[in-house]
Amino acid sequence: MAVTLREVAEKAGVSAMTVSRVINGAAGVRDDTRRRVEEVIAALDYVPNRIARGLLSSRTGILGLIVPDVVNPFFTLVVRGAETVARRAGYRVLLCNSEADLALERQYIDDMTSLRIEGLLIAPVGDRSRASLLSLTRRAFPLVLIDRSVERLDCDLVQADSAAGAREMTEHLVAVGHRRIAFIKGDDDMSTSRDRLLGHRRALEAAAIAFRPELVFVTTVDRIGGYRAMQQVLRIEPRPSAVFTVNNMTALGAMQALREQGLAVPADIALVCFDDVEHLAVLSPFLTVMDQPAEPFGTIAAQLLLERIGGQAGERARVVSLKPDLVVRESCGSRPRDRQS
Amino acid sequence: MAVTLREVAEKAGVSAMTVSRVINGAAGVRDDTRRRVEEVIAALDYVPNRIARGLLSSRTGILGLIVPDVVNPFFTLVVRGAETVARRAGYRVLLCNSEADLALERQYIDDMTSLRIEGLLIAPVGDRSRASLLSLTRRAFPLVLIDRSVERLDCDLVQADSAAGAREMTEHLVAVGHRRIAFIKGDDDMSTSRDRLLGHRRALEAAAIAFRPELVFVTTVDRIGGYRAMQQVLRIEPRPSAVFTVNNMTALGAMQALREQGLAVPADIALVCFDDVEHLAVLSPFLTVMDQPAEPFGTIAAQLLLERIGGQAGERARVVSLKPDLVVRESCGSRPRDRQS
DNA sequence: TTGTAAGCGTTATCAC
DNA sequence: GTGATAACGCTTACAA
Repeated sequence: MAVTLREVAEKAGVSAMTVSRVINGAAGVRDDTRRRVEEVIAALDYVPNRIARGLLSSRTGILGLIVPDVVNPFFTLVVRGAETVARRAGYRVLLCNSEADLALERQYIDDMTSLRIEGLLIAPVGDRSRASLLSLTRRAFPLVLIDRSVERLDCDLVQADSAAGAREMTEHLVAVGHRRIAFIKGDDDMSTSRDRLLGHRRALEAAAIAFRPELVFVTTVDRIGGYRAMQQVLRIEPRPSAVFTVNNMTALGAMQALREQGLAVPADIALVCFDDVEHLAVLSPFLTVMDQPAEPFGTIAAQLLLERIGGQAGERARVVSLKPDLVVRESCGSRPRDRQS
Repeated sequence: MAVTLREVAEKAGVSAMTVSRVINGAAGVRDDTRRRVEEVIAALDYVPNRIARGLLSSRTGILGLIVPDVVNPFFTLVVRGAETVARRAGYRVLLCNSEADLALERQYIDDMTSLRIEGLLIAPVGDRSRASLLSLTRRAFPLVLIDRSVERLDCDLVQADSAAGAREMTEHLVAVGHRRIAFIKGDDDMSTSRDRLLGHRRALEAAAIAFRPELVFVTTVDRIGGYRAMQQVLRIEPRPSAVFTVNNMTALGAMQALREQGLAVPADIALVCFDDVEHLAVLSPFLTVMDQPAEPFGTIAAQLLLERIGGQAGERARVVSLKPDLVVRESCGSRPRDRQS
């Protein structure tokens, strides 16, 4: 098997402790002893066993990160942000994909706990993730929620101001002339879906437009969900002039449905969403979006987590609310030449 | 701290071994004893410590996965594929982002070894990754290369047939009338860059078009690299009628440069690349690409790795070559109405 | 400056 | 069926 500390010690003619001191850079080793040990380490290609170390110190140097969908560019950027900060602090990231599945998420949380990760970053499936997370918060396990809050779970959280963002988006749609707006969202179990609908309603209210429940479509917040919801939208009469989807993946699915029906955006119907679609904006700056600063979600969350692990955080839960940015492009139909067609 | 097996044992009035048997579903425990232990486990919210288990059995249940860039949709899909297969087999995936940095990659490999992962999936930075990987292959550590081979490193590999794919793409460009084609690629240290240039050259040769070294541009295979390389392309006279980039990210950067110069694709210049850009195809089916089956890269690699871990693999290295698919859309200028403008 | 002893949480082995 | 003991590779506390 792999070389152990004790083998190094033997070969160098010292005790295990001395080798341990050398690899940890501890003081109290004579220079020539240290040098000799280092030579043996190099010669044997010795790598200390973190597992063993973690058993003793429960410092494994691993953080957990659970997201519902790595392929969603929003979460991909979150991952990159978190990983960068973690690495700088000497931590590695164990990434898992819950696939928006509660049971899977729970299993991952258990797995990670059993691997003795030092802290967990998670974009939870929804409010029902509470049960799994409660077992962590109860024993003050370092935990930071990303993107979505969990009802009655008091812990650190990095999110966007969804209500304000959605309100601004709807205000924009209204400003460019839309009055009949469909809203495609996820289950109410998800804070983002709740909050964004709320913002949407507030904007309608402020514009004295009656809120119509039949224009709200609940689906899974992925591409297939957006696709199906859009098919439903197209079945109602009269057809809405605009559709607002709760995230980027739903918008892509919606777009696909529209394309299949031969409908043009925004000529036939306008389409806007929360989240930008990384890479898409470069090739085809077309979709009007409420852009969330995805990478900062990851970096800030990781920072909060590291502070908590380091005991510099205090007992109170900290909530960071990031402001999303309205990016007006073409799909909302705000450009007169598109709207008049 | 966390609840231990021994605490469960005490509370249940049995020995540690009995608890161990229960959590491992081993035979030889009376039903009522088992039930009693299970109750205590549930009551105390006990989660076994995999770290401790791993110390003994060196079975940590973790696979490592190192990619140069999680944000690249190709690798994101690889990640999802690998993770899915790993999970089904009861493994978790430790994901790291080497950022195409050799030193970082080496550090991650060391870290992972020291965490006693059971196997490693890696899309290596390049041939120079050999030194780090050799220390693994020497001790027959389960290892599968993804996407890129490493010179003189004999181990399992899942890759695309880059040469054939590039050749087909260039043949297509030639077929639709291009004769002056720029090629944007990464360093020769990367097998994909080497192989794709090779295929490109073969196609030119077959078409009796002279290969011009001054039309080959070497850069980093990311967006900024593509952006810079395209700026160089635009400086040469006469301007190539088509540009072939070695991957999706470079194509996006190239596109950005073209946009800034006010050049239209394909009217002013054609642009094609290796790899599709997930999500982009839905919203804007525009880029003509040599699509690689990204998710299968991950699933197949994970399967190979699991076989190796399970000792079902034999000594010989296995090489899986996946066939890429030409997807003709608009950017190659193959549609007459675009070419004649 | 260096070494000894004990133990982290689990499991393999062998008794009972 | 169940339990005692030792061991995995390392570090903490203390002794030399």
